[in-house]
Amino acid sequence: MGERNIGRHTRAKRPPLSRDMVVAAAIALADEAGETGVSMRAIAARLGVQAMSLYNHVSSREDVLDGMVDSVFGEIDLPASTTDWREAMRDRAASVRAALQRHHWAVGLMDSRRRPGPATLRHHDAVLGALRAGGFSVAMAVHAFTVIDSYLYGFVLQELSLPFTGPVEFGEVAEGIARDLPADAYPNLTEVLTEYTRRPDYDYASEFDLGLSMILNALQPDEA
Amino acid sequence: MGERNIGRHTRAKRPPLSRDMVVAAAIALADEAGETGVSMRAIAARLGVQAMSLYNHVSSREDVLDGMVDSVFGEIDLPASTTDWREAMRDRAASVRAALQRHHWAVGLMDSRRRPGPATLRHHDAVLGALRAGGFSVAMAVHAFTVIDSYLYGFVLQELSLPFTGPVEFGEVAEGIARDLPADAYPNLTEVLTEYTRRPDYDYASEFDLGLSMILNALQPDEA
DNA sequence: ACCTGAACACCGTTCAAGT
DNA sequence: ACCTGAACACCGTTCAAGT
Repeated sequence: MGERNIGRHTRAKRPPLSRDMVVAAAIALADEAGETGVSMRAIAARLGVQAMSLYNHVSSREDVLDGMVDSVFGEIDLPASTTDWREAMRDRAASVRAALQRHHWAVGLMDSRRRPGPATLRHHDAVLGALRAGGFSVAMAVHAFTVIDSYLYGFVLQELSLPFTGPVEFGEVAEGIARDLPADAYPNLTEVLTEYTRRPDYDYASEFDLGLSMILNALQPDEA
Repeated sequence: MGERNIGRHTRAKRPPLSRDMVVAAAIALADEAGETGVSMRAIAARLGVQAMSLYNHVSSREDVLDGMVDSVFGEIDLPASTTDWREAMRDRAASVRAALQRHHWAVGLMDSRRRPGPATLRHHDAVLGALRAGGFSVAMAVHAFTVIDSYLYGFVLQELSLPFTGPVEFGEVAEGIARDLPADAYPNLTEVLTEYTRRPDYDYASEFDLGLSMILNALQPDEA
């Protein structure tokens, strides 16, 4: 019982694993099954190998997560220092949001890694560079970076955790929640839900841009 | 081998479990050991019971997490509708930040629950109520709520994930990172790190207030 | 009504052994 | 140099059985 795999070792001779291959398999797995789906055993299975083999290329599951996050940072377009800083920040924010939409599991992980990889460092350096080029002092650039990223990650965190994706779904979900709610206990919540059930035009993209513009307009480079 | 526990059943007769007791034990565990420490088996052990007993009071581990999050929302002071809306929002934000500082594990969970509990609903209702009382239309109140919470949760997410708590530690950590960094590869990052190593006065609390004030000043109730 | 023992299908990680 | 089998100490959850 159980076939012996003859071919694999004689003919194909699978190329040796590498850290990058492990990380890539982990990302594919996470995109399909979420962060919880990323087990050492599942990564190994996807690579046609036993779980223990992975430890020749990564030091632990945490190490895999570090690699995954750095890989997502690598997908984000770096802001240019040559253009208007507000435009550069807007483009970068859109690129981060798009990357996190492709990799939902990453939102809560991006800022939590204690060992930033090269793509992460390059990203942070480029953001600071764009702000410095726009006339910000070091302290003000850090301040602006913090405010923008707080808004950016906080918004996407909320956006991705809600159980709908478009305006139409939003209306349906709102209607469902409103029905279940004891109406007089939460009058303001009920008011919002009925309003958006009637007129389901809530759009995440424009809501995001609105808040971001508000923040970018409130920020100003130091005067010389 | 192994002592039989005679006393427990004859003398003490432990009061029956309840959902609240399970959730409280889970929170205590999470405060000590992080979210990963919250296993059904560990919760049960803390309550002097077998893991399977918990399923008489909660339906799953997810259900426990729902309860934990609602309990944290219960610790947050509700904003008053009587005072100035900006002050109410400032106080509420401080209360959220304080609660999340007591329960680090909660940051990534607060917005991710699909089944909000009563304390969560009460909280959201009160925030909307304070904004409505301040003159915001329904749509503008939702907008303001989104912007404020994005910044709030995003800031705390970054704050709690960084490996230091005060200005002094910040200086030390910055120095350590700066030493390891290939200096010419990340000039802007290096610049920031050396600046803050020399003058380690970075203070999270005032940085938080600065960004929040910026946002609150940019927000305005609809004119009549 | 509540609690448990045994079981199932999983985890991450170590270590000595194979090639 | 790289991969593996066996083992250790864990997971969440189901189910039939106990009181």
